[in-house]
Amino acid sequence: MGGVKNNHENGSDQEVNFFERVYKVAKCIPYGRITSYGAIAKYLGAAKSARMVGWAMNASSKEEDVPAHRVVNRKGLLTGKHHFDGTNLMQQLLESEGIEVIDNQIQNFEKLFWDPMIEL
DNA sequence: ACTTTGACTAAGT
DNA sequence: AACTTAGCCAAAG
Repeated sequence: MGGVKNNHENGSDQEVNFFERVYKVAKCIPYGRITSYGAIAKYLGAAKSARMVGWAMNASSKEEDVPAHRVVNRKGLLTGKHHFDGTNLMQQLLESEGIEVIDNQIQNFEKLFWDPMIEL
């Protein structure tokens, strides 16, 4: 029985997939903090699937509690800002949380970095 | 069912 | 130091 079903896309069931896990971790990101795709992927046991995390973020557009703006690449660069409604919406949100962003680059990235493997 | 892509990352040139 | 290639894996076309 198992809640896990590997049937061909059920579609009807809730999003019990990679995505939901990513959302869950992303929601755990504290205010004024940020993390990287690889860190989340690694926490999920799929360190090599960092891209999937980003892909999941793309789907998170329909999710309201997923602060995708707090997720950046390992360099602290706002690579996904183009996926937001506004051109610099992502940066605006981060600055709104007290994060300093210059030229799409988060300042004190290491200092503000939030590692789910350590924090969780 | 196959091909292409993509909000990554690490390694190579 | 900057650009290119390669590895990765799941979803969309």
